[in-house]
Amino acid sequence: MKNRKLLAVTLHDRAGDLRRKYCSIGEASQRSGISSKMIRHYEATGLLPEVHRTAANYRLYSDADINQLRFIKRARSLGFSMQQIGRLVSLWQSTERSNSEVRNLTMEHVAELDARIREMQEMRHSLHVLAMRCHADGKPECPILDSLAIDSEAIGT
Amino acid sequence: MKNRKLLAVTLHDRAGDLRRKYCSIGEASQRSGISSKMIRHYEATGLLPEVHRTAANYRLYSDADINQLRFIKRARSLGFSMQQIGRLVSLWQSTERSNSEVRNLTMEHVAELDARIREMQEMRHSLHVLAMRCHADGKPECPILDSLAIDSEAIGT
DNA sequence: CTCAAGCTTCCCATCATGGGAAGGTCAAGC
DNA sequence: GCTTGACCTTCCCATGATGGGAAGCTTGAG
Repeated sequence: MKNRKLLAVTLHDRAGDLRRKYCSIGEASQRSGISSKMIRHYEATGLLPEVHRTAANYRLYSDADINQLRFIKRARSLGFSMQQIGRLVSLWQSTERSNSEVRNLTMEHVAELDARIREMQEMRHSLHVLAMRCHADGKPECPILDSLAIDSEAIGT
Repeated sequence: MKNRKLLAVTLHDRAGDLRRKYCSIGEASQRSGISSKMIRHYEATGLLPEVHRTAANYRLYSDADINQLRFIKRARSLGFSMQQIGRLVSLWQSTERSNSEVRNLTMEHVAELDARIREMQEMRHSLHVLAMRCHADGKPECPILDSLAIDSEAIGT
């Protein structure tokens, strides 16, 4: 077994009734792709429920907990903020949820992305134009710096 | 005069030799578009030199200082990091600078922007596809949540 | 002289993430 | 049975750019 040294395996070996039901934070981290640090952090901020603990105060994660971590991981990789993910999780776990609400949340996020993308594209464009004007011949003359400095004196008085 | 209450004007009235030469941080903020908070912060982090002070320890900004603030402001609005702006400022103030260096710095920033834009566009695309699959009819069935939750059980064992 | 506006420094918060310390727990190997 | 080292616990601090706010001093106008 490759994972011999993982606490989770240890737990399995020791407590029969926990076997295949709970795992340590280390294994939860491996299975979800979220660092132990962040798993604890999510719990502290209420994004995850307080999970079970061993007698020695070690956290224990069920498969359902792992699923929730994976859910969070995927939402995160789509760029949702933790605040939005909190809303997504509670919609996910609600039986009387409305898909419209989820879609609104999603479109809100899409709009934020659009705004940021546009802003960055504008920056990119301006920078590219400036860079193309630069001879890059090692001399001090520099249209990029000139552009950052222009108006300084003109407007400055 | 509209700016009557600005400390700078006061300074002008009081000390003839400072007239039209130095202004307060409040006026520097107005003239540069950077908040007083951030001006102090830039000084603390070494991006700005330590400016002159009045006998009462108030900061005094020369036109050259204002120009530097405006330079920073423009670089910031092009998305350069403060660290990059530090490099830009010192290139700007160096007489034996090389425009190649400035261009490399710029292209480095463009590459960062490109990477982030691409990442966000991918997110945007995935989200849009998901949202388009959603009926948004107020029912609980939700392809968006399903997508965030899929594999959870499949991969999970 | 008083009052409000403006200045000073210092501390704290954001957001998501992680580093690291100090100390407890566990199972494996001797 | 004891040591060892991996793993866990909590707590504090850092990032980067920005801002909020407190406590206290300075300034000039009324």
